[in-house]
Formats: sequence, C-alpha cells, structure tokens
Amino acid sequence: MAAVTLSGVARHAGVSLATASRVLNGSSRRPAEDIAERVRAAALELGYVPNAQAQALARSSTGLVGLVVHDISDPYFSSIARGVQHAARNYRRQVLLASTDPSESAEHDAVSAFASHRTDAIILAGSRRAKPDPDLEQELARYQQNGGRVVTIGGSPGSGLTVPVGNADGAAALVTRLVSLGIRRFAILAGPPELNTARDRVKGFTSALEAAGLEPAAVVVSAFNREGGFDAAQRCWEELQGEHGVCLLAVNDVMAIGAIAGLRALGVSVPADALVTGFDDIPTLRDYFPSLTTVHLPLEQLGEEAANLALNPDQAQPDPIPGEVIIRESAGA
Amino acid sequence: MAAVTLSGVARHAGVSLATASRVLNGSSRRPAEDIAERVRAAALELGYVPNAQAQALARSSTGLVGLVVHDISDPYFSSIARGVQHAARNYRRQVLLASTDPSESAEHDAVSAFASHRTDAIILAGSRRAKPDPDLEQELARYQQNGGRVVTIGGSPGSGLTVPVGNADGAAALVTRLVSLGIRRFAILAGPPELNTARDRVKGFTSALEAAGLEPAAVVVSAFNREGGFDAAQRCWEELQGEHGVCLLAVNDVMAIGAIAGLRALGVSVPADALVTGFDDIPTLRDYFPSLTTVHLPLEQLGEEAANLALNPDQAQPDPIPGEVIIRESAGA
DNA sequence: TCTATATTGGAAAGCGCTTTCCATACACAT
DNA sequence: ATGTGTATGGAAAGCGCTTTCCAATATAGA
Repeated sequence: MAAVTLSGVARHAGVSLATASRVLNGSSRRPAEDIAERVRAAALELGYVPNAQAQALARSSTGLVGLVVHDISDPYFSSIARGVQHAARNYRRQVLLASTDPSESAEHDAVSAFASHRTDAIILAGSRRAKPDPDLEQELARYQQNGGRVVTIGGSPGSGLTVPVGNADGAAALVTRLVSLGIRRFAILAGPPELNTARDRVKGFTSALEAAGLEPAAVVVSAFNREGGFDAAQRCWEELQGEHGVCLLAVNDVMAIGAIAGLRALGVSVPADALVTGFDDIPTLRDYFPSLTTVHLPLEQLGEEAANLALNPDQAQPDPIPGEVIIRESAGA
Repeated sequence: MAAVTLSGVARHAGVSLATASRVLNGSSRRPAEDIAERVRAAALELGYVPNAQAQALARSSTGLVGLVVHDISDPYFSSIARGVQHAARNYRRQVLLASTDPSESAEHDAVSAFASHRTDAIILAGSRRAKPDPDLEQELARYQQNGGRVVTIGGSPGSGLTVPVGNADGAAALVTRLVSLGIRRFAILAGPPELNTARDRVKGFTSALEAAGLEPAAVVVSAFNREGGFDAAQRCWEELQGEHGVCLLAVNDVMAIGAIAGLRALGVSVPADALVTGFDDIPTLRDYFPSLTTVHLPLEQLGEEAANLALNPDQAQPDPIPGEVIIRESAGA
C-alpha cells in the first residue's frame, strides 16, 4: 500500500510538511489562499489520499466506532446496524462490525480487537448477558478507562451508557392488551435466560399475567432464533397436549415465525388452532401471513440513538424507547 | 485514549523495545524463553493492548477489509455480510462496513474512506452499476494501484476479481422450469436497469422466454426493494387489465414479497389469481406464506468466497456460483 | 588457544501524519 | 528610526510500533 504521502505533496507544491497538513487536513491555522491553492492542486494532481492510520496515531483519535452484534443476518441486528451506520455517517465515522454468532469467546475477541484498533466507541447491541463474562467486563472496563465510550442497547438505565428499551413494559402491554381481547390461556416461548433482552421480555409477560390473575400454561426455553421458535412451539404443543386456542408468546419475531412454522408442521394452523405473537416488528416480516401480532420497536432508531450516545459526549441518555403493541391476525385480530 | 504502550511494557520488564515487540507481536526472531516470559508477565500485569494503528503504520498493513453494501438491513446484503464476517475472522481481519443506501455519492465516499483507512481489500457487494461512476472507477483504480484488492460480488468474470453469480442462468432456468410446468404468460418486475444484478436477471428471463417462443406480457421497471415490488405489481396488474394466471417474475425475493402484498391490496390472491416468483431465497422468508418460488443463492457462501478472494492472494477466482430453482406454492407448485 | 560463525539483545531509523515552538516578516504606533 | 504586536511558514519532536543493523556474547571448528 505504498501511496502518495503528504510530504510528497508538500515537496511537489514547494511548501513544508506543516503547511501541507494545515491546508489539506484542517487545522486552526489557515495558510494564505495562494499557497493553499498550490497545495490543493498538488494533492489533486498526485492523487493524495490521507493515511487515516497515521492521522489516528498523531491525533490519537481514529474516527472508528465498533459495533458488536450477535448475528448480522438476523434482521433485528441488521436494522440496528443500519441505524448505527446512518448516524455514524453524520459524524463522519466509520463502522467496524463484529458479528459474534457462533463461539462464546467471539464477543470478547471482538471487543479486544476494537480496543486494539482504538475505536472511539463501542456499541454492544443486545449482547449484554445476565451473568457477565468477567474477562469481557474487565476488557470493557479497561477500554473505558482509556477514554473509550461503551454503549449498550437495551441495558438497564443504571448500567453505564445505554439506550434503554422498554422490553418489559412492551411485553406487559402486549399481554394486557391480549387479555382485554378475551384471551386467557398463554404459554411463553422464552429465549435463553442468560440473554437480558429475552429475560426482560419474559419478565414483562409474567408480571402482566400475574396482574391479570393468570399463570402461564407453559414456559419453554430455547434458542433466540427461528429454529429455537420452531422447537419451542412443538415442545410447547406437546406439553399442552394439543389444547386449542392457547396464545404462544414468543420473545421475538423471528422465533414467532419459527413457532408458526413448527406448528404448521404439526398440522396446527395459526390463528385457527393456536395464537402466536412476536416482538420487534421486523420490517421484512411485515407482509408475513398470517400477519404477526407483535410489539413494534423502532430498531433503526435504536441504532441511531446508540451511535449518538457513543459519538456525541453532550448527548443525554435517552428515555426508555417504548414498544408499541400491534395486534394483527396471528393473535387477537 | 492514552493507554499502556509497548515501551512501558519493555521498561517494566527491563528489556528493550525491540525485544518486547518480538515477544508480544510475533516476529521471525524469538527471544529466549525466560526473557519472553518476563515480557509477557509485564504485559499482562499492565494490561497492554497493542495499538493496531501504530502497527498498521509500521507494517504498512492494517488487517482491515472494507465491505460496501447498498442496505445492510436488506436480508440479501446482511446474509452476504455474515459470510464476509465469518471468513474475515479466519484471517483475523476486521470488517469495516459501509451501507450506502440513500445518497448517490455514498458509494464513492465509502470507497475513499476505506482507501484512507488503508483497508487491505474492498468488497463491493452487488453495487456495481452498468454505467459506472467515473469518479468511483478512478478511486478504485488508484486503490488497486496502491496494492489494494478489489472484489465484486456478481460482476462478470472478466472484470477484475469477482465472485461470479449465475444470475442470468438462474433466471433462465427458473423460466424454463415454469414453462415446463405449463405456465405460458409471464410479466417481468424488473429492478432499476442500471443495476447489474437486476439487469442480468432480466436478461435471463427474456432469453429463456424467447427460447420458449414466448414474449413477456409486460416489463415493469421499479425500485429494487419491497416498495418497488409493491408498486410494480400493481402497475403490472393494471397494465394486464386483470388477466388471470399470469406469472410475475420479480428480480429478487424482497420485491416478490412486495408484489404479493401489492396484489393482495388489490384483492388479488397468489397463487389463485396470479403467480409470483422471487430470486435469492432469503432465509428469513423461507417460512413465508404462500411459500415463494425462487432461485436459491448461497448468499453467505458468496460473502465467504468474496472474503477469501480479497484476503488470500493465492485464491483462484471461483467458478460462477449457480442458482438453484426452487418451486414452491407462489408459482407452479 | 584462537579464529570463524551463529545467536541474541538493543539502538535507532523509519512508517505518515499533527502540532508545538521558533524565526521571520510585516503592520502599526511612537 | 525604534519598538511592539501579530500574522505566517518551517523545523522538529513525537504518536506507538516494526525492523534493520550493530555489537556483544556464545558455540563450534581446527
């Protein structure tokens, strides 16, 4: 990657390195216009491209923001990523992406790679776990100590910088609404309990059920993806011995889709034989049939808020982003 | 971002900078084990994190690979991104992501930002246009001249490094198969003609139709997304004055979904009144109803191949990745 | 024992920038 | 003519690392 350097440009323009730097890469001092013009012409002619690494080293700021997601191909995360990307552009920052899916240690690896690359901030999307990996925590603590900003999406408002998401409230609101529509029997398709997002939503479900004087007919734990929903729904159906009209509360849309598919594979149709709800209101699934009853979350906005929080020190921590209950055909409509 | 530096570690361990570097960050020379141990202990104790920027500057290689997509929230691109991410991890590379959606110049901006960050390679996913932006071309040319590798996904096998995708062949195979199933009337929901991917697929459709002695009943141009499909289907339906049993060939799955929604909004049901096909076989849409007749593309694999091509100089350019026709309910099943 | 040859740690020169500090030049007031 | 204050370009130090080159020591050969 040998390329035209600033000193090459300076020489070509017959000025010093310092002057060239001041002209091309912004500074409080602005050289005289005729000189500046000469430098710009030289840069253009030689095809100068500033070396961001060298700038980062000299300025000790990289203009990079790291984004950690579980699975970038999951529409939940990719929507968030879009928001982050969008906001980052406004700050003229580049996004370093890590999709940590398979391995347990990948999250830690990603954070330490980001620390190594001296990203100005790190955004953790929904990856915060209930029992935190101590290595990860230490890595993050050190990162913050060195001036890096860490923002989580969906953390509790107390724990450092976070874009709080009304997971519990949204889940509760959904149940309350369904109850008001006359539904009485519920089962919960819970994600892995160590995932905060999943846990908060389950908490919302159960507390609202309790408030309505109800108890979940079943709580099935499973993976946080389509296959998890598929399995969970089938196991749940078995556990309920084919009881009709039960509403399966999945902790996200992708699981809900899986659940509907799992039921269909058993010859159970939604919403005729069973009801299913999701959470997130993934755009790609808007046209799904039967249309999904869910809790709408402005995912892209979550990403944007996270990026704002990460990149703008003056940004106040936002109020919890509320979810909006959306009743569609898969339950209650 | 003041942090522990290598020279701090060296001092703490009582060795020179050179030795510390050799121990911690790999080199052809391996210092004696007792010394190495001392250095490692010092690094651990102080919490040393190597500065990737400084390393990049000294080594003139950043360990970064840039990925340019149109819209990271589009499942087509996010699946590819997942593949790229996955492969990059094997090479211990980090992925710099740019989602260029709205503005025209964003693609150019992204490439020049990547050039500035001295990414070792740039992967352009489906962004190659028929009438190339001369600025972009120049930027890419310069980048390559400086030793950067550029890989496109779905380019023609001639044009530089590319992971060729059998867009035309897949499209043709789909039509041929549908014809063999007895379908005779087709309309094409084409994407924007300047997009190579869209154009190649349309070409495949028309050539197969021609080979079967047929002509498209309509060709409707529109955006490459859900809304584009929605509009296109409605306009198409109008143009065909409600003719029944026509098969609408959308150039991708997301448009197909939009098309089905558009038709449904007109009270037209698929596959009873009209047929619709997609392209890509997006995983998130596998459970869609009616299930989508489409051409399966191993999207994640495309991303992986692209990353291999970008990061491994010995990697031979792969053969075109073929699409596999999948007949489901939305047409022909 | 003495020279020829590896082996090993360290000093120092960059990598491409930013930024502080200095020297010069110029404007103006005295 | 002298002094003061203010622009402005350039020299050079330094950001944190890698790597070449050197010197010193250890090993082998005769």
